[in-house]
Amino acid sequence: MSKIYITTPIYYPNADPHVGTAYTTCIADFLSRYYQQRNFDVFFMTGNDENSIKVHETAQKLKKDTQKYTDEMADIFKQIWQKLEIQYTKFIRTTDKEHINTVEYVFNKLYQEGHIYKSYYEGWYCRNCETFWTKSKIGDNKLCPNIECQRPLELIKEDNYFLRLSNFQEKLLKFYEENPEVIFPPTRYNEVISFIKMGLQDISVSRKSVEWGIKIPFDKDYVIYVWLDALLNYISGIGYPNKFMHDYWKNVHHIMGKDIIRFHAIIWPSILMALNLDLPRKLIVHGWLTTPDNQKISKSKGGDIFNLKDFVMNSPPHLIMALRYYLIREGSFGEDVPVSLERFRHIYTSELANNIGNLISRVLALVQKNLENTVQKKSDFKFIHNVIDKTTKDFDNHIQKFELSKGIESILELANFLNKSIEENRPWELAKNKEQLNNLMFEMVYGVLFLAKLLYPIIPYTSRKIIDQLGIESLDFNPIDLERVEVRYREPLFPALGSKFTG
RNA sequence: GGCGGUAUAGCUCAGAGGUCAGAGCAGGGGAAUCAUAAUCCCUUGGUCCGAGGUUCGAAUCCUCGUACCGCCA
Repeated sequence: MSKIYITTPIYYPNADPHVGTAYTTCIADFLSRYYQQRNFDVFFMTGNDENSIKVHETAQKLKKDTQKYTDEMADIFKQIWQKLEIQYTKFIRTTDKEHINTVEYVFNKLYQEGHIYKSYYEGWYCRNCETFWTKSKIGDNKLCPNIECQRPLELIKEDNYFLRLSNFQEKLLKFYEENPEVIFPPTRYNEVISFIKMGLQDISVSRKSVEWGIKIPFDKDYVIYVWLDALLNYISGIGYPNKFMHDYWKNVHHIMGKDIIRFHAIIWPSILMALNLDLPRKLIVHGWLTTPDNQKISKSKGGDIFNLKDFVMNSPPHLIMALRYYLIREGSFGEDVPVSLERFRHIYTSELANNIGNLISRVLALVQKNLENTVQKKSDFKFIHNVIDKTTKDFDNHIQKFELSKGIESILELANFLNKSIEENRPWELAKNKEQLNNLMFEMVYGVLFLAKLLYPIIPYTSRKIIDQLGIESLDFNPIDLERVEVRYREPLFPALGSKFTG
């Protein structure tokens, strides 16, 4: 069986996850379920990046023990992911013993093999962003260039450990030029290439006198730079070095937002080369969720559905599925995605309630009322096969190219087709011709079941709800084998929103 | 400032030399009553950013300009 390894970045638990975090994670879960459905053996990992000063400082502000605080936050993240039906194989935490062992092992190895060296360093550092900034970025006021931060920078003067990135410049360039498909979308690929061509400088991979994080095993005055630590989760999580699951690693798909592409496309592959490991198969880079006036979304902007924790903890499953659907469906994947309550309402009403939900409702009602709840497979089985075949191909083609929105549109076309077929065949006039009605409705039910299959990676709860109404136990069913389907009950999948979410 | 990208209907976008420029949504008109008043059919909208050029022929190729966007540890 083909294997695939799908990762999200690991998140700083210094605040509750917000909708941007959910976006990345829902995309990853979508791909994970999509590949599972196509018989891949999927390892899907997400988790938390706990060895950050920010996390430590947040814990101190709350007068909590840091480890205990990260435990609590991990629980909150897991609860929220559970509500969103994020079905990870493993939830990694960088305070896990196995992860720490891997980080120490790697640091030792890279040092011993000369990829890491100690040297004097002087530069401007933002404690909040845990980022070193170059002079070219910093104005006279010495504030953090990150627009969301703008805190005063510190001038750091100390001996530090450095990773010899400069060594990997040529190999990295060669790798990307030979494998341009590794980075999606292509605009990000171009940026990475031009960045490498400008020349890579060695980077600091340690911090002195920090009280939280993984210490350098042979020099306990230093803590390993949180980004190096964090990136290593991708291999520590699948057993590196002692129980390393190579088969997954060979087909790793890293999913991330555009703000952290450099870590994943430059630093991370360099480390992997230093460790003689395969380079990532795919770096899938998405844009940001933005407000309609193009601001990056945050907790204070966007309104109630974008207040992730409140929304997810207080909403019924169909609304949580609607959020998944909306995030995966909206915009052009890879670009920034403008989101708003108004658009959410619109998508919910026209696509989920009126198109898909109502279609299923009318199909089931016709079977309930005119065929005593049951449709039988008959010999003449005509129009639905071609359509389903085409829909599946279109969907696959789009998803392979990460055209998620177009993929969903091809599912909507199937629903449109079924709606149209009902109008054209007027089953309500066939009540007396049971056989003809049965044949028509069997094909309709067949189409509905296919919709459930196609929708599964996007809105799994809804898919289960559809097949449950039709008395089918598992989404693994093979539609070809169906001889008889019985409608057990009928319930709206996406009831009208009424006055909810009017912003 | 350097490199790259984008500009097409009210909105989001497709079209990458060749029949009158397309889709979805929004807008307008109609039909139907199985359904969550959901659905289905028909339909109004374009100096294809501007100016030059190449060509029998340009939204599409070239040059210049303008406006936005991305990247530059």
